Amino acid sequence: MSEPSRYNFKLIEEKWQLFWLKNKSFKAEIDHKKKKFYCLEMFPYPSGKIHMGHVRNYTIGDVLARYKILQGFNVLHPMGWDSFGMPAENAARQNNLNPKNWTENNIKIMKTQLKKLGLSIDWDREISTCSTDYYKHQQKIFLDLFNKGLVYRKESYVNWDPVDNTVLANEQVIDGKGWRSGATVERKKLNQWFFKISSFSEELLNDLENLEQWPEKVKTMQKNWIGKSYGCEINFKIEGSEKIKSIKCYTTRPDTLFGFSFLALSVDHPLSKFYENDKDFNEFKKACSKTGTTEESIAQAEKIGFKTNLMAINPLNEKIKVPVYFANFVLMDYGFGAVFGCPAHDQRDFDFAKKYNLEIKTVVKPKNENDNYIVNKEAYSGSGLIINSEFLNGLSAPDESIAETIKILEKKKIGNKKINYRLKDWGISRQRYWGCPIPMAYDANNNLKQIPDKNLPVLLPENINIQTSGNPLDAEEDWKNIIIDGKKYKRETDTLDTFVDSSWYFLRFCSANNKEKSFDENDLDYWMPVDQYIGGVEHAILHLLYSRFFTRAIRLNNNKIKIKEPFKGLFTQGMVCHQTYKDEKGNWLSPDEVFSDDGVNYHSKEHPNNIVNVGPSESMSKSKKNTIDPEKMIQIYGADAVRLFILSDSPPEKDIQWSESGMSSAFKFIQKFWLLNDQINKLIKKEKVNSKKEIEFFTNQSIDKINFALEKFRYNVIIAVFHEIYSYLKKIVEENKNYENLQINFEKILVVMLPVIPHIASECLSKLGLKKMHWPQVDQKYLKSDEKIIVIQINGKKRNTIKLIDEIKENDLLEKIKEMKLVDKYIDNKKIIKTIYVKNRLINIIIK
RNA sequence: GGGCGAAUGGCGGAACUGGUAGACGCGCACGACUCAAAAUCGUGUUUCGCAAGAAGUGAGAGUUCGAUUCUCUCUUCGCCCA
Repeated sequence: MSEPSRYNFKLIEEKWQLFWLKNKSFKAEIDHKKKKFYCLEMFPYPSGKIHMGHVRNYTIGDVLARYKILQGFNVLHPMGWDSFGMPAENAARQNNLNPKNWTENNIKIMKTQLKKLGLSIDWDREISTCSTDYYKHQQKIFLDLFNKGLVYRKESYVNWDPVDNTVLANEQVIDGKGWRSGATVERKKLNQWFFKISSFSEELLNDLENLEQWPEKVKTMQKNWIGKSYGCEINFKIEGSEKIKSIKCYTTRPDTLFGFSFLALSVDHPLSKFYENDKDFNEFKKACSKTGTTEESIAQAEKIGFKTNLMAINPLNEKIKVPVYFANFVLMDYGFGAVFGCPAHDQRDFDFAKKYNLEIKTVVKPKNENDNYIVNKEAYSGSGLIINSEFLNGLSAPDESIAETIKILEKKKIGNKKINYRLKDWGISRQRYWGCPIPMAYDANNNLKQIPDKNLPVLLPENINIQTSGNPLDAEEDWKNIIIDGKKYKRETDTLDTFVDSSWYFLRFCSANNKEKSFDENDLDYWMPVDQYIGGVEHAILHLLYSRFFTRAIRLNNNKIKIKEPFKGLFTQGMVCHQTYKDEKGNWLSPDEVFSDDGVNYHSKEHPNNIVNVGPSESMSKSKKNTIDPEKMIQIYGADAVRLFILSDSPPEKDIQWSESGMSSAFKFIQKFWLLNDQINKLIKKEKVNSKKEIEFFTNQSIDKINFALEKFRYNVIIAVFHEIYSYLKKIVEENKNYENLQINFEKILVVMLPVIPHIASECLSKLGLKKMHWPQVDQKYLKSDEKIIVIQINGKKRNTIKLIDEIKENDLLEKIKEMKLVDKYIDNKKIIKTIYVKNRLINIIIK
């Protein structure tokens, strides 16, 4: 007898990848006779190499796509590249390269790597957002939205690096300093482009309810982000100036109006113009500009104010007059850029009042305190009862008191109920080179001009000087200065935020090869919405909200587009983690640089006598050097083993710990399974013997478990079932009999294994001569075995079990138990009060 | 500070609508093969106990014949927002 060949994953994985490529096995085409399934994973940024996060994301998606294919769905499973963005520009600057070449080269590498994973991708629909083929359509969409009134320009603050002369993204500002120059970042006002996402606030909020296949967590996050609040606008009368008679404020807590002790304005409030010539005010304004632009940095910064000579009058009691300040914690974007300060019940107001010695008047007390309750150490923002507030006293705060106060204010014509949203318009201007050019221009008088259709697309200039300070496009005079219809214009040099690129790519995939149109409505009608979208939870807010906005914006005035929500189902997967290592000096070490003999103490390979400190397991990142290279793993263990492992150890929505032992165990499983397949192949060539019913039970129950796990994304349970399958089949092989039903059941098993480990499963199936595959039906009659094991509980505790073949009535069962003396010692001398019988499953005997 | 979620052996994790807690994997122990080791295979592995048995799903209560699952309080951790 010849030795069974060791499984050569390199040969076989390559063979099947080539087979799928040649046969265009995953090409998606509209077929109205078939039900469609659109499976999409968040497309990657081409940073250079794929990482384990990608492997996990795309494996999860691939299992689903292949499962749906086998179920007979017409599956669209595309892939593309989110290829505009800063890393390319930074890399180009550092190494004096061309961002385009850098990006395209990375795409080439990563595509090869992804293909080695054996994904069921329709590569004919590959898109790349930095290619003209993609962004030319985006420019048209931009103009379409512009003409629908959803795009506008306004002055807005940016993080400005005064040394590099450039705008910084929030994440490039570290401790208030520019990440590269180290210069203190300033707030600078620039004219910028915005999408009017706020006009969809209500719709984006309400429609969350219909997203039944989205995680609640993500819906809550979006809900909080949109931040709908019921509040009140109040007009405060002002004394102390000829020109200023009143100031309008927005508040969510009008019920605390009796605790009002100052009124605060944003430095950008229109009234600031009256202080333009005030030296102290300008100095104050400068100090404010040192605070960052994020809500968080404003919250954490020291509260400072500039006192005006104005006094604001409390509308509920005109005898009370309080000072008006400009303050750094008031944002012009929120409400009207003016708030009334109630220090006792708002921490920011409290800090401010402490600093400027303003009155802190308690007007809400917790329910269990008496009326003498006084706020002193920190603001109290909880619920309770209104006190010290004349006619509002005794109202329960916040719900009743707010509603009642608004009624009173409306009656007195002082204020109005108003709904406010936290969601602000989406600033899409980036002062960057490597992005989609905005198809706009300005004439000599700075009037806006749309680039006409015939002059589209606006191409990014290719050979530019990337080493300039600021936006390289500003320096490209040849590109910037244009003539349209004989008239001179200057191009807009801002490019679009890369979130714009990813806000409609799922539409483009439906018509990826349409040269004329961004997308064809008929294609959308068939493929959209995305049935299952899979990606990291870090995109739970912005990317998903922007995509939801875009879908609505595009369908506005276009009744051919029927879908409103782009993603019917959403799944957010957890991160891939690994232990971290540091040497004695505190430098990070990669897993390759350390070794351990006992699994507890680690040493550096370079200096074996040095102890390595093992840190907690954290998500893989280059900066902590705790990454594992997927390509290397595929090379050592093969794609099937890597896929198997990345799914096996944790449920997909949770973080997974990378472990070398887990990885090698997955590899061993593939090897063992290959030998088993060999043995079964030999077995089924032997003379047949009668079918074994137990095999039917086992197969159907296993497939049922896998079906359940697939539907619920419990992919780790699928792998557990694979191991059970292995152990069972191993026993069958040992029996050494070719049961008549062995082959057919083995085929079914191979088919359900195929989505996870497609290469080896395809190979095994082809050895059995199976070409057409479909997902096996579960036969219900094999789900429950003939033999029933009934649990006997005494007072709710399991004490024994009893095997039965036929169904039995409760009384007969009880008699039988007594006869068999299964639980004699428990029942002995005691009275049976009652019994609970769950048919065919369990009997609970209550004794006393 | 607010919102959401989680907590099960040495570790990762199973347990469908309340009904046999610990599937499956890792690790560990013992055994087989071997001159030996690795690899492989087999057996065992919640805790206490020689055993019979008892306890047991972060802590405490409640509902129930019966709770990992439902309700309340608390502790710890994670994520998001601030």
